[in-house]
Amino acid sequence: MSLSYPEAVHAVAWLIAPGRAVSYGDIAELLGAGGPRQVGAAMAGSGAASGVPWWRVVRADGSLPEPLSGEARLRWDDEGTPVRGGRIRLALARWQPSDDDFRTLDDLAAQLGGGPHAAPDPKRRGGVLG
DNA sequence: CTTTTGACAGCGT
DNA sequence: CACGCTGCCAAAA
Repeated sequence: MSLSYPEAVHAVAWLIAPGRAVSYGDIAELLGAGGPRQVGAAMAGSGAASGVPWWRVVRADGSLPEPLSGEARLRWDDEGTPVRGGRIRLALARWQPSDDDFRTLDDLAAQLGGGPHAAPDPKRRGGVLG
């Protein structure tokens, strides 16, 4: 069973420790697939569902869109996340995956179209050997 | 197949 | 430090 991109992104969000945060781009990089936009799109899908800690996934500058910034501040304050001027100080709050977390991240990446059964890529845009 | 859109990122002003 | 513009990636129309 291959994991959908949004599911993988949500899974990563769950790994982030309270009081910490990562940028959209970071997740894309850790996941080794897609980009910031895809992560954002995935998060938008999760929304209030599943109780995904969306406030721990912010922009590269440590901020969030208007509609979310309000509630996000409450969460950050509650978790003691380093905040300044309404945005997280990623320099201090950047989540650092443990060795164990890396295993999970690796697994998630593997399940993204690279699993044992390797689902047929719908588009295969120039891989290592286009 | 081209155009538009989106919880983005980087860089110059 | 706040804005504005351009670049990227994938999905939807």
